[in-house]
Amino acid sequence: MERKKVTLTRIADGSARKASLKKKSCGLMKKVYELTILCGTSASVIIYNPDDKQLMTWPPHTEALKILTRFFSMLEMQQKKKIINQETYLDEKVSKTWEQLKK
Amino acid sequence: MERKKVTLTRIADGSARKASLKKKSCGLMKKVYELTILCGTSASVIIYNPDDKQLMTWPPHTEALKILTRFFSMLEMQQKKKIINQETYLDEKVSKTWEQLKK
DNA sequence: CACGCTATCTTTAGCGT
DNA sequence: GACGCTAAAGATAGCGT
Repeated sequence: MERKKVTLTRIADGSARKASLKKKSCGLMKKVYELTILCGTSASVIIYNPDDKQLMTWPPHTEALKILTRFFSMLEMQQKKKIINQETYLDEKVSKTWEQLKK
Repeated sequence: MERKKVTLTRIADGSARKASLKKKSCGLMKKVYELTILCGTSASVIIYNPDDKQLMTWPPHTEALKILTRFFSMLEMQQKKKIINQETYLDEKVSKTWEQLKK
């Protein structure tokens, strides 16, 4: 038998979970990198694994810090200016996805 | 004709680029969400599109801020303690991917 | 436990509406 | 331009080594 159909629940077996994380992380980083090039955006991902207290970032640490610092203040500003409700189209799209996924 | 084979260069046409970003963003967010559940990790993505000054986050704004705040201080601490060179396995993997991709 | 392979599942480019 | 469809391209679970 090859592959199950994806059951969206935490993988029970510890090492299987870690193996999956490794593969998926790389895939994710690659995807983000490609998005950056193809669509001319600036992007960053952060993944924290509580199992072994491991922190992974894209781009690698130093770069990520620079990008995140900028984004962080932008996010905070948006928060402070209370213009969050004025979310624009794309972001709404994402929120919708989020709502759907919660179900 | 259906699909080209992916040329890793910025999509020239503006609206095609935006359309691509929209689709890919949603896919990315979904993937991150699934990683979160399947591997029991905490994760966040941020994408900034200079074209229309749009900032997208996963999870949506407020949640992302919380996660980022935590991650941010962790990253800073790592930086200050200068233990960055002691990157652990998974992170090295990511760095390797980064190096490969730069080529 | 890490790595490579590949059948299978998932994402998405290109179109039509 | 947003949306839905569908087949090609891409990611990856399960195994073997």
